[in-house]
Amino acid sequence: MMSATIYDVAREAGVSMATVSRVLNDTAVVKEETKKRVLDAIAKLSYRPNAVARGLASKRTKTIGVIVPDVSAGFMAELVRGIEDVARMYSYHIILCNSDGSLTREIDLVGTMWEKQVDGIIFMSPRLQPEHIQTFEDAQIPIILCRTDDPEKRIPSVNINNRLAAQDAVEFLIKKGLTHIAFIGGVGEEGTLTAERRQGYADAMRQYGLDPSFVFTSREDYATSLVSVRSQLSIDRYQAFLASNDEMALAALHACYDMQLKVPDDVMIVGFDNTKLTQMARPELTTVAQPMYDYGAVAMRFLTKLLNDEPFSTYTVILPHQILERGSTKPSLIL
Amino acid sequence: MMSATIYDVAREAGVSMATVSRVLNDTAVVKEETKKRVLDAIAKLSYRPNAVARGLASKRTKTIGVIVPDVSAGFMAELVRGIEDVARMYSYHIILCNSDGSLTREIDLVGTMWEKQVDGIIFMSPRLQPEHIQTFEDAQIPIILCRTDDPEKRIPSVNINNRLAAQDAVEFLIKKGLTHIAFIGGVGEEGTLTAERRQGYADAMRQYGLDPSFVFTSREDYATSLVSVRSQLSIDRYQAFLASNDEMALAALHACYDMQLKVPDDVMIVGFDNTKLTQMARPELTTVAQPMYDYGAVAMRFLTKLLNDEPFSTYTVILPHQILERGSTKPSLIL
DNA sequence: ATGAAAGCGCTAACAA
DNA sequence: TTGTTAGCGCTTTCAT
Repeated sequence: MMSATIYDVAREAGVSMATVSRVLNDTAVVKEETKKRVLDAIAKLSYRPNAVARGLASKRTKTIGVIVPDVSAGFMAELVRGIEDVARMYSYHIILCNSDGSLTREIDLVGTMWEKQVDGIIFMSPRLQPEHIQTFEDAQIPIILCRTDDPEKRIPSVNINNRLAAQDAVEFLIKKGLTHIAFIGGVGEEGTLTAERRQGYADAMRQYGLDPSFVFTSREDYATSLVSVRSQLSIDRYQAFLASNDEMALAALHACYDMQLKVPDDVMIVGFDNTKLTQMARPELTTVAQPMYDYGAVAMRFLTKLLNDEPFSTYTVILPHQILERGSTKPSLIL
Repeated sequence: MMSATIYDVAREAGVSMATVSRVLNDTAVVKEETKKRVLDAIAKLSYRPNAVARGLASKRTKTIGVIVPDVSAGFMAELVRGIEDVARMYSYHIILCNSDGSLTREIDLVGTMWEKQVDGIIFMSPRLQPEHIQTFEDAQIPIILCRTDDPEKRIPSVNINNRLAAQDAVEFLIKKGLTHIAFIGGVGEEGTLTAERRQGYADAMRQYGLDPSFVFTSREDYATSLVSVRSQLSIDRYQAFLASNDEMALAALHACYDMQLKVPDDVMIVGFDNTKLTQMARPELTTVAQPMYDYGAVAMRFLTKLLNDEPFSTYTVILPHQILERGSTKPSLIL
C-alpha cells in the first residue's frame, strides 16, 4: 500500500487539502465537526505528513545540526543527550556530526548543515578561530556555541567559567595547607578550555604567593598522562595535582599507586568535569563538577528561544561550577 | 543576499537547470566546456543545493535514522561514532534519537523517521518484541538491527554471539583451576543480551560439572552492583566473578577492595565489553572485548549495501569476540 | 470557516 | 548533449 498524502486525506474527509493542513498545524480555526472528519480520515489512512515536503514548503525543517568534535570522547555523549532531550520537547530532531576538531571539516559541516536546511546549529569546538566566525556569518543560520569560548562574545554561547573554576579548585587545595601544587593538562593553546584552566591555576597560585610554574602538559588521554605523571613524580614530590579533566586525574591517581604513594595522604588529586569515572576510582576523585547534561540542555533551550524570537537576558550564559569533594582529598576519612 | 537556487546557476551559466542538475549529480554526460561554465557559476554564486528540495524530488534524503536506548550509556557513543564515520563515507547523515528502551517510544520513533523520510534505520533495543517486527514491516524502510538479537532472524542484524562469549570467559576461568564462579548481571529477561550471557555462564559451568546457580542480578549501574556484590561476598567466598558488563565488573573489583579481598589473588574478575574503564582500574580488568566502534561501522556498511542493492552473504552478521587478559586474572604478575 | 492555486527547489522522464 | 516540463507533498496567500 502506497502511503497516503495530504490529498488522499482531503478526499477521504471530503474537504480541501488546505483544511487538512490547517488541522495538522493548528494554524487556523476549523469547525469542530470538520476537524473530526479530518482526524478520522487521518487515522483511517494512517496518514503521516511528509516532513521533507513540509520543510520545502515552509522553509523550516524542525531539525537542528549538532557539530561536535567526537561524541565518543568523555562525557560528550551526555551533552548530546541533553541536547536531544530538550530538542524533543520542542519537536526538533538532531543531525549529529563529528568534526574531530578539524577546522576545515567544521567549516564544511556548517555548509552541509545549510544544505540540509537545519533550523539552527549547536556548535562545539576545541577552539574558535576567525574562519569560524566568518563561516557562521555567511551561513545565516542561528548558531549557539556550546562549551566553546568566544572571547569576543560575537556568537551566543553557553559555557562555564573555566578559569574561575580552576582557581577555586586550587584555592580549595591551598586551604588544606598544601603549597606544592601541580597542574596537568593537555597542550591547549590560547583560547582553549585547557588554557583557561591553566590560567586559573596560575592565578590562584600567584594570589597566594606560591610558585605557579608546575604546569605539565601531555596528550589528554589516560595512557599518556599516566606515563607523564609518573615521570613527574620520580623527579619531584608534589603535594597535589589539579588535572584538567577526570581522565588525567585518574591517570595521576594510578601513577601515585604505581609509585607507592598514598592518595590522599601523600598526594591529593582533583579532577575536572565530574564524569562517572570519578566515582569508579579508589579512592573516589574530588572533581570540579560541570553539568554536562545541562550544558547540552541549556544550549538547546537557548536555541529554541532564538528560533522562536523569545526574549532572553544574555548572549553568553555561564553555567555554575562546583567542587565535589571525595576521597582523593579527604585524608581523615576511611574512603 | 538571498541564497542562490539551481535556477540562478542555470541562468548565470547560460544553460538549463537540467544541465546544472546533471553536473551536480553526475547523472549524465555533459560537455566538458559546459560543465566548466556551470562549475564556475556555482562557485561564483557560492551555490549549494538544497537537500530538502532534492529529497522531495528524488525520494532519497541521504539521511539515516539511528535509534538507540541512550547515547550516553557506556560505549554507545563509540558505536554511534562508528555509524557516523561510515555514514559520512557514503555521504549520509544521521538523525540520532534516544528511546530509553521504551517500546512505545521506539515505535513512535520509527514513525517519526518515516516522516523525516530517512533512507534507512539502524535500530538498537534491549529486547526485540513482536510489536517491533510489526512496526518495521509497516514502515517499509530498510532497517538493520544492531546489538539487538532477533531470535527468528527476520530482520537483518549485526551482533556478537553473547552466549558463546560468556561461555568462553567462564571456561577461561575454569582452566585456571577455579570452580566457585559467580555471574553478575542485570535483570534481563529472555531475549536480552544479559540473558544470553547468563546462559553462556550456565552452559560452561554445567559442561564442566560445576554448580551454575551462582547468578546474581541487580540494576546494571555501578553503585547498585557495588552494594550487591559486597553483600554476596559477605555471605560466601567466590573465587571469581564474570560480570555482564565492565561497569559491574569494576563494581565487583571495588567491592573486593572494600571487603579486603585481593584481586586477583583472592578473587578473579572478568568483565564484558572492553570499555575504557577496564584500563582505568587497578588492577586492570580482564574483559571480553566487543568491537563497539566496529559494531556501528559494520551495521552502517551493511545498510549501505541494502540501500544500493549490493549483494551480501548473510542477513545476520556475527562479529568476533575476544578475551583480553589483564591484571584482574593474572596472579603471577606484579601488575 | 473553507477552497483554489501558486509556489518551495529540485529530479527525472521525455523531447529535441 | 541539452532543454522542456511535470511533478514530489506540502504550506500559504488570496478569495469566497
